[in-house]
Amino acid sequence: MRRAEQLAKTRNAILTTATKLFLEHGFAGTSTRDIAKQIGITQPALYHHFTDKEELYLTVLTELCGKVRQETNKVLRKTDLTPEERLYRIAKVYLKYHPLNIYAQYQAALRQLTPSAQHKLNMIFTMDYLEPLSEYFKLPDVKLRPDLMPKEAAELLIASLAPLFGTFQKIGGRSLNAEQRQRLIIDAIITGLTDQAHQDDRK
Amino acid sequence: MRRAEQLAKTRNAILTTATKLFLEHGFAGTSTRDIAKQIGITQPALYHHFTDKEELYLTVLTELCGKVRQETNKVLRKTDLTPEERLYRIAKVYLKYHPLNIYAQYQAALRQLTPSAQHKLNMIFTMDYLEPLSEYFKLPDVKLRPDLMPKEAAELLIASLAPLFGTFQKIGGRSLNAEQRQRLIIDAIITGLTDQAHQDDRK
DNA sequence: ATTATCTATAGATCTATAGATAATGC
DNA sequence: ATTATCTATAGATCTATAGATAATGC
Repeated sequence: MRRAEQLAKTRNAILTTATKLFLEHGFAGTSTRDIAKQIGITQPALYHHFTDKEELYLTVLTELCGKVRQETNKVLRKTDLTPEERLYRIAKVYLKYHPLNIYAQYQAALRQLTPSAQHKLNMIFTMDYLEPLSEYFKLPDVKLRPDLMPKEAAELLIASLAPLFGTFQKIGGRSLNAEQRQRLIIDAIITGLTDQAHQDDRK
Repeated sequence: MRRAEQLAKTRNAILTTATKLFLEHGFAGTSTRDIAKQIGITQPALYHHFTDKEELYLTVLTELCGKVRQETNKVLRKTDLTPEERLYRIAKVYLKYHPLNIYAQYQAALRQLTPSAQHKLNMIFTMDYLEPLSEYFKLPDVKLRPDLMPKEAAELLIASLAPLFGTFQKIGGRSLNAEQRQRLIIDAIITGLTDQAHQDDRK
């Protein structure tokens, strides 16, 4: 095999495996040994491709979240879809790339990184998640409640998506398939947990 | 000092410090050394009081979450308050005991514990958080949307409370004090992110 | 000659145990 | 005699570096 080829191949293998492991077990929960072992190289060989564990982590997240942002933006541009439908599709993008709660992962990682890496992670989170979702809430046919800013609504939305990834309470568990479950959760986030019809009765 | 006295005093010191550190840095992020150091005993001395790190962690959470449950239940029993007001008070209880996102902490810890401890942690979370909040959604004057079960709504609510603990987007940052911020977040969760008045216009 | 990967290992951790010690308490 | 705590340390980690080795590539 040619050298450039070999280099690229190993680097890709590292990124693929690291992505899987970091998403599953977080930054601290994944060791450089674990990653190396799974792809059949020695642990120090990693350091030929990345200067340290943090750089590897940030590279993984940059690539992954970049893809998420692109797909999210693609959905946002589909003006033929209703706003609700667009949100469902965005949630689907998240589910496709994250095995578990993005927001929790982000918060946990923050506390395990050096300040410089924290700052980069914050940038990634803002650019790839908060920004696109803010755009959603700025759409003319999405009527955001007037006491929330788009970015604030975006953060609330991302936090609330947690049960999508979890397995604890299978929301709507009885008879819903994944698609219906997803729609139910999103609807509960955007229109609320309470029953509007009855709430109106009370007034 | 008497022996029983000494024992209790040290044990309490361990629990107090462990509570603080575990809540701040999580299970894996807190070492038995850190705990011992802060209270001025040696690390092995901890093992005189607790059989292992997991037992200490579960003891800490059992005590803490028990208090949370009691205070939550006390709020639920205040039938003179409106449902909304009761939720605000419950959120306040959570804020009083947790420096950061309960739900994220719970999810992170789950992946770092042995199966037996995972099971106990699940019990604690169910009993002290999901159960009381489910009771809330069963109250006659809380009109839960009919497609959600009370326990499901409880999990969604807890997940959505994340921005209460975070500092990322200071929700309503411009001019709100902590109390108003809290009310805004809860209102957004129970009545939704969208502006109901305008939504109705569209129909 | 360059470089992708290896072996070996330094230097920090961390949890948990063994056995000593010094005080309390019968 | 009992026990709360100590010192010492075993045995597992983990990240990262130094230097060797065996291929590719000029």
